[in-house]
Amino acid sequence: MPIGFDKEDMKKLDEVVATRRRIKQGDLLFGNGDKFTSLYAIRTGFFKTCVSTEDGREQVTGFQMAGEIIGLDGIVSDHHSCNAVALEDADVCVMPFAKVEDLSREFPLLQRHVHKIMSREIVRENSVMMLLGNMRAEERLAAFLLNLVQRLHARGFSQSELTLRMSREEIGSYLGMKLETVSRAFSKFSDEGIIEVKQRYVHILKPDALKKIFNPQACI
Amino acid sequence: MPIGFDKEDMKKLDEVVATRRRIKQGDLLFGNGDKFTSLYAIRTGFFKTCVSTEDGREQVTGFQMAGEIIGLDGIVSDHHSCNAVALEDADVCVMPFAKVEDLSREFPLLQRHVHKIMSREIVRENSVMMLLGNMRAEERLAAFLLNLVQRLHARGFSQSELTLRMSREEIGSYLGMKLETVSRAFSKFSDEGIIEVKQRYVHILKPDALKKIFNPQACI
DNA sequence: AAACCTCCTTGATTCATATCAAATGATGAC
DNA sequence: GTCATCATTTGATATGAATCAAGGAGGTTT
Repeated sequence: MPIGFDKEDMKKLDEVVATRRRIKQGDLLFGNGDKFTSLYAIRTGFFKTCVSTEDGREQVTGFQMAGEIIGLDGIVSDHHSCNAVALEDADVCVMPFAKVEDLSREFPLLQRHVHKIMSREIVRENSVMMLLGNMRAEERLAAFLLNLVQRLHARGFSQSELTLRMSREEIGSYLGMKLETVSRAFSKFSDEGIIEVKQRYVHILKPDALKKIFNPQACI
Repeated sequence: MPIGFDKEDMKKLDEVVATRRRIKQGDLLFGNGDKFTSLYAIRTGFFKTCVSTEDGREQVTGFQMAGEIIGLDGIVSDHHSCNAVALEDADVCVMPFAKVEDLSREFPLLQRHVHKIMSREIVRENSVMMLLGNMRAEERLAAFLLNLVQRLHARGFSQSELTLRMSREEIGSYLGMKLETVSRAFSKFSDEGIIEVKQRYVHILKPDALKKIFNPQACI
């Protein structure tokens, strides 16, 4: 939540995040077609969101961690158009969207905050489109790892070590490649001494090398 | 603009769309790095938005036509993160975002409208991610043509004929494929009698065949 | 009309990734 | 502890799209 509110304001704002919900690993927070009522702020845990075609193909559209908001897809049609699945036991704040809108009208700072969250998601998706449309397998994985570790670091975790919460297949689905290709790219980075991998544990030994793979030009 | 306002309201709302701007074909409405001040409602004309990497790769992130809103990418950081290029002479309403926010607080219907526009963009990008991550060249082109003609039809144009405003290269950039592949897919559809193509003129002869290519399951 | 340019089409070849297949490693149930 | 299951790695091969290359269509300039 944004800063710049007095005590009285905070009381009102707290109301919107009053309800909690626990989601077990593997369970849905919401699913495609569900009625949209609320946005969810992740307190703890890790989610993936994904869309699927009628013939069963699945596309992971994002991975979300503590502090991030999910559910924005539901606003436009009053129904969710993707699934949000907990990749580990999670705890979310349920924020009824009607309340969010009411308070947004009262508090310009909150209004601005909500707009920024939606715009951030649009910009993120733009860069995923760049990944999927223009980059090769290793570039995608490098970008993915750098993004993950940067977000974790912003939350007080290490900037070089991480434990993946998702499978190779889920990474592949997000990055538009098959799980075998993901695995091979991990192995290649490992062989080159850029990272150390042991199943879902990843240690980034040479962040600059990863950055160079992701964006050769910016690192001359 | 949404319905449900009286005359007095409309006067205020008109204010926000008072300023017009003309953009010549090939010119930028806004560019990456530009200060964000306004959203733009397209009155006439056709735009592409695209992001680019430092090494010069470009990804078209969308094509926008009359009635659609561009500029949402700028909200999060106060600066635009993509280029908006007019693909034909265009005419837009400049809507200063500060005004949009002010009026949104006053008019819940407008507020809801703005939220829906942003959510719609998020959902659209989700389905582009599905296209890029999971579909093959011909499926992508079929989906693209169906989407374009559907949007044009909603604006009173034919549901079977259209004139493309963008080059094969731009289509390819949007769909994550090379211009030659786009051209071959057009030729294949043409050979199969599904469409008639002559340069940028496209006539959809068998919309159902296109739908079947895009989504085989839904058409059994 | 000729020359030029951009965009598009088509063919031949190459390459990155998908697919198929098998083995290995981790995890949980009994 | 053993078995069963699932995730991951690795190798061999197939394939869709990229790349390289040449030619053609349409529009514009001279």
